[in-house]
Amino acid sequence: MASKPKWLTPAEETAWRKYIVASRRMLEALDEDLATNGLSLSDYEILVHLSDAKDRSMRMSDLAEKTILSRSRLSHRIKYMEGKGWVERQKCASDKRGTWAVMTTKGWNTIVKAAPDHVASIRERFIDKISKADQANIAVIFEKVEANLRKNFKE
Amino acid sequence: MASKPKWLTPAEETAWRKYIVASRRMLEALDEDLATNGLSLSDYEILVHLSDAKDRSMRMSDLAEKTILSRSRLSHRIKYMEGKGWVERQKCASDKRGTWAVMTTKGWNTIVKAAPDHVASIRERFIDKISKADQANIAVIFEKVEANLRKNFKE
DNA sequence: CCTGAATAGTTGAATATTCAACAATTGGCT
DNA sequence: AGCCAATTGTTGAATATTCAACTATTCAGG
Repeated sequence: MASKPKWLTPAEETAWRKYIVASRRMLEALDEDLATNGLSLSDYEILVHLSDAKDRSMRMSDLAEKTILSRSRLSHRIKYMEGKGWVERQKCASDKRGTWAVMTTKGWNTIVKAAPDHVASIRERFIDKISKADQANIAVIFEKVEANLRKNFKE
Repeated sequence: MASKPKWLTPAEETAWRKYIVASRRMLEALDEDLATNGLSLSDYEILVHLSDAKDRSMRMSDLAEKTILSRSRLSHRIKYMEGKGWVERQKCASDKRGTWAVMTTKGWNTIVKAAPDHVASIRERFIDKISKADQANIAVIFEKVEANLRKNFKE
């Protein structure tokens, strides 16, 4: 991948490390906050995407895509969440290979209860701590980063 | 934590999601890149911190602190890395509770070999994709975020 | 209509990580 | 000195995640 190592300059190094370290710590904090509502970050994400979807249902693979979870991981996770009564699986009529993940009322209640705290937590740990301009910058920067990842993926 | 939910505005939501999604995908990509050298991201971090340290040795708890790993996780990880021959454990003379993690020559060779690729990978996925100004912004923003986390932790 | 390649999803075993309990100090205080 | 709280690090069991294999189905091409 590299022929001659082109090390990071001090400025680059700083940007990189501050970003990585703060991100790790923040995610950790968010996860802890969420845990008081009995949810993990990925369970929360799954529920959010389901609640936004038509009929609060999604095909497993679409859900995996949106939540950035591997199919296997999602499958295991959904099994757990079925146990909790938050979702159900339904066979897909049009594609017999497929499965719908369907959010139950109990799942809906769970997310409705957890969401305000979680949003407050995001504000407290991140959004409210940076300026509007910073927010705009973040959006632009990470859009670039992701676009680049998508491009590399295609190659 | 929240009395009245104060939802994110569309702009805030965008910033937040772009950041989260791009970060997840990027970390994933870096981890894959690193895997070609037989290392995980956390193993890499452990080795980097050891190689920067005096005598390429660190007390377990300091190392855990620097790498943002729990003590337990570090302990398990070091056991694995001992098996690989990358590090050794030594009893600490001055504090008999303590343990030194000491990087071996083999560990040193491993990191020296992996580092150029990993740095190239960081450039390709992140640093080289954003402007100098962006980098400076990132550093400032995440410094704020981390400072805030530290403050909350103290309370 | 058949065949083989691709897609959807699940499964169980292998790994990795967290969690709670523990032993062995150390340090402060009286 | 003697005692109790805090610190250091490890351990094994419980959970979570990855990995590779697998079934069932769909789809494209002949």
